[in-house]
Amino acid sequence: MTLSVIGDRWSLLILRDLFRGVRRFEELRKDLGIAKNILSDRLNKLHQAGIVEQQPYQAKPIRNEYFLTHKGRDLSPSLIALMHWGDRWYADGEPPTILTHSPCDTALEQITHCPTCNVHVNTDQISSRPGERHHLPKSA
Amino acid sequence: MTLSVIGDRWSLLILRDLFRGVRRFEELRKDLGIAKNILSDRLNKLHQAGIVEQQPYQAKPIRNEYFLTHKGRDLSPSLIALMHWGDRWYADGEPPTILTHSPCDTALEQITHCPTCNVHVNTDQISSRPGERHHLPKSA
DNA sequence: TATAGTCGGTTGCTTTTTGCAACTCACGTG
DNA sequence: CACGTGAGTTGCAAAAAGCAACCGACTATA
Repeated sequence: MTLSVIGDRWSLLILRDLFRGVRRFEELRKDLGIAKNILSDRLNKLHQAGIVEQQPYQAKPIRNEYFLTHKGRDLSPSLIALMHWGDRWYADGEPPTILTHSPCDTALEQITHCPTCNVHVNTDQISSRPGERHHLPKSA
Repeated sequence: MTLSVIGDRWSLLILRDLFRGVRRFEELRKDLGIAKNILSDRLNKLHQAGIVEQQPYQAKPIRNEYFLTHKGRDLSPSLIALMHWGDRWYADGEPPTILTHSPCDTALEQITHCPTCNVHVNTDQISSRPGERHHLPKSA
């Protein structure tokens, strides 16, 4: 389910750029090196999925700027986590910390939190509970 | 960079299953509905990338179980965040909370945290700082 | 002891998805 | 008017994914 929307080579990259504030078609294309038809297609699909929004900044030849919707911005924790992972394991070239808390300008971190114990949980303490899944025929 | 490893239709799904404790080839195949050759290929690639590890559980015809390495487990915050996003926006069928804190069995949440202010940050307060990027010719 | 069935693949072929180049349309610039 | 640019669309070639068949080494069944 989730991955049918963002599970391809480009969607997450596009979202990351939108998240950073890249707004226009040509900017996205240059930054990512993506083919125009694919970019066009992905933006439309993300729009249909309610993740990005288009706002025309000129009529006549209609030209849009692309923004994340609430649903799209809600992906940011995932994006942040993913970027941090990339920074940790592929730290070469590209500056590591990209996202900051605007009031204080500090780099953000992603933590996994247990609302009951109120603690920061490390990955070894996580267990999965596929319990009530019946069979889950396909995808996700 | 990151997405050249996990940016395809299947890798994240495979990782999610490994994270849940699915271990064997055929289990993965049935659960995901992925073609065998693709699964084989993805597991090898993830292995080469140092994200999964193979441990033979029988010799003769060598048969492996697949586990996440440290690097692989380190992806869990991203996976958790992604799954939660899916649960929030596509909550139908499939039980929502999947990952729990083993000591207390509570569903975990992912939060974005500012180490300076020591607060939970919501997405509106995040800004990106693509500052020292030079041009970033391709991918990421 | 045949006989069928499972698990973990590999090989070949078809279909789908990408990538690339060329073209369009409506401006804006000199 | 010719030229360049942003945002696409169209058509064709290349790459990736899906599907079916096959294989080798067990294991369970009759």
